Amino acid sequence: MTDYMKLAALLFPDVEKTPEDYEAMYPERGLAEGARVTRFAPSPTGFLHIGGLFAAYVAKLTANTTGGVFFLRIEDTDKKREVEDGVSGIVKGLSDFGVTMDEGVTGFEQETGDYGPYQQSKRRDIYRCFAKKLTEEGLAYPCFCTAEELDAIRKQQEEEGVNPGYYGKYARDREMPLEEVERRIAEGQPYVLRLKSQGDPEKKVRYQDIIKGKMELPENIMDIVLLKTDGIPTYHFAHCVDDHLMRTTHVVRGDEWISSVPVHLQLFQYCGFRAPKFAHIAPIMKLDDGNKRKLSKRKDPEAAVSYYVEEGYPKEAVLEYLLTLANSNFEDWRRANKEAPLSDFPFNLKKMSVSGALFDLAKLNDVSKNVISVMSAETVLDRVLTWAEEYNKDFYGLLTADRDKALRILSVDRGGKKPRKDIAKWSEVPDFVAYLYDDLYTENFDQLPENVTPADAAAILEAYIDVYDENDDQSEWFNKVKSLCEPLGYTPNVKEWKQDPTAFKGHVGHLSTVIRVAITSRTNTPDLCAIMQILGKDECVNRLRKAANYYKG
RNA sequence: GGCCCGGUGGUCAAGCGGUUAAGACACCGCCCUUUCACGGCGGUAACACGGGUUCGAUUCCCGUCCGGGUCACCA
Repeated sequence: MTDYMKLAALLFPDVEKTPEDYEAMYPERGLAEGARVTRFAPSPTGFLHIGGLFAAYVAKLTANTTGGVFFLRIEDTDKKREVEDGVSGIVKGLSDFGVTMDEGVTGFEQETGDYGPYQQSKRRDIYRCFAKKLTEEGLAYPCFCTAEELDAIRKQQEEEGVNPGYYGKYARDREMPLEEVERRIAEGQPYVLRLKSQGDPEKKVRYQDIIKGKMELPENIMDIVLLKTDGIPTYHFAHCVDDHLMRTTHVVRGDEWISSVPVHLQLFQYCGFRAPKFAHIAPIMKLDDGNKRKLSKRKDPEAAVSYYVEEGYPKEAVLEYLLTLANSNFEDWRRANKEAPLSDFPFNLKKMSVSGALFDLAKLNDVSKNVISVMSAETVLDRVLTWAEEYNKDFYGLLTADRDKALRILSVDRGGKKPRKDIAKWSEVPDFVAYLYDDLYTENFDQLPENVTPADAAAILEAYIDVYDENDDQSEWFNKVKSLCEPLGYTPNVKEWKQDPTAFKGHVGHLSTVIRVAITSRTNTPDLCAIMQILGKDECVNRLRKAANYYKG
């Protein structure tokens, strides 16, 4: 029995299974040629980040468009940073946007699929089994260095001007005699398990990144930690074991991992696993003081996916926006396929941008307006209601008190070939419909067109009250407004006014604006005739009179 | 600082040695129009800089500058 075998037996007396056992438990997934297995593997350390949603969506798309599998794995190996409800938050954050998984964690203490457990804290035995194997092969060893000793090493390295880290001659415990290991363990000294890297500092590793292309990085020479003092694996080791056993074919993750690829490749090799393909996606950035930086969980409210839920952006809008960032040909596709479901889009991982995009809220708003503009009034109402029930209870009460009225309001200028595009998110709706609800309405008559004096306005309104008939349809309504023009010194013909603005007080548009302001206190509303019908005769006359009196002083 | 990656209009971006350097958002103007909006048309605005290579560089190479990432018993 070699020392390595003895060392492994000493370190892992609890390990019962062999690597072969696990290989048999988690066999290759017999998927069709070209099917990709991807995953989203967040750690439950806080709310779901928009960048996380982006990465998850890209991974899901990659799997879905190839007939593969997308799963969710929770990387909870750092109990210090873990946050309560972290898992539920991630699952909810994803499902709020329809990014559902084929297998993996589905909720608190819940999961589905044959390749679990999908929570790393429950895979301790598996990691230890492979750690034991590496130890037996002389590729891993225990390190008893304390934090202080490690600090001292780093300090020394700084003074010597060499790269910091536990490697080469600085790897103090690399060749510790078995007897000493036995002694220290008998004394109960804590230790970590380190990789015994065989890397050559002069050599480079190459790999083909699906997004970034050909990559060349220095070989790993660090004796990185595999198992922490508490026996729990580090990200690197867990990633290697899990993605192999879960048969991940494509690792889609943030590009902050690129510099660790040499470590990972080495790990896959030492473990005897075939390495998956990597696709490193650029982070979503934000412009801050003229500099690009990653969206920050702490500083930027829009970093959390819950922000979009609270603001009331439809999930489709957020997804579509994310897709415009992921594949720039998406917008062309959308124009050519207006009605098609998002899942029909031929997503292509290779078309992902290499560098980080600035998050553009204005663009999101535009995308969202388009998405909402083609929804039916019923759908809009349902969505608004769902949003309001959670985030604006008063408004919810108003809407549900007279559902029919709400539907009529939301139907104005909706449907047809050229729907109005004025709503970007549900939280804007209360303001858009404020003039139709006493509880929300605030009068503001001081918005007359420049060329209309208060006296003119009063005259217009009084003349209008005389001809107003609540039964008029749209064209009749408009004809009446026109009929008022000439007696009051306005022209019904806009072109005429433009040719010679001095010949008239104004044109029919000015008249309608005066009426609009009197009725809604807005210069910008959907079809006024429809609005007046909803308000009803009494209320309209009432408002017209009130405004007229206001202008008269 | 070492090592990686990147730099096309304000933003997202096509482009792969020869183009009038697409398109989208935003902005501006015009048209349509009762207002707003929608729609249509048009406009302002870009290849970071310096060297090569080449008949010719936004495209290839080198350097500079700038930006981003990473160097933990965090992921």
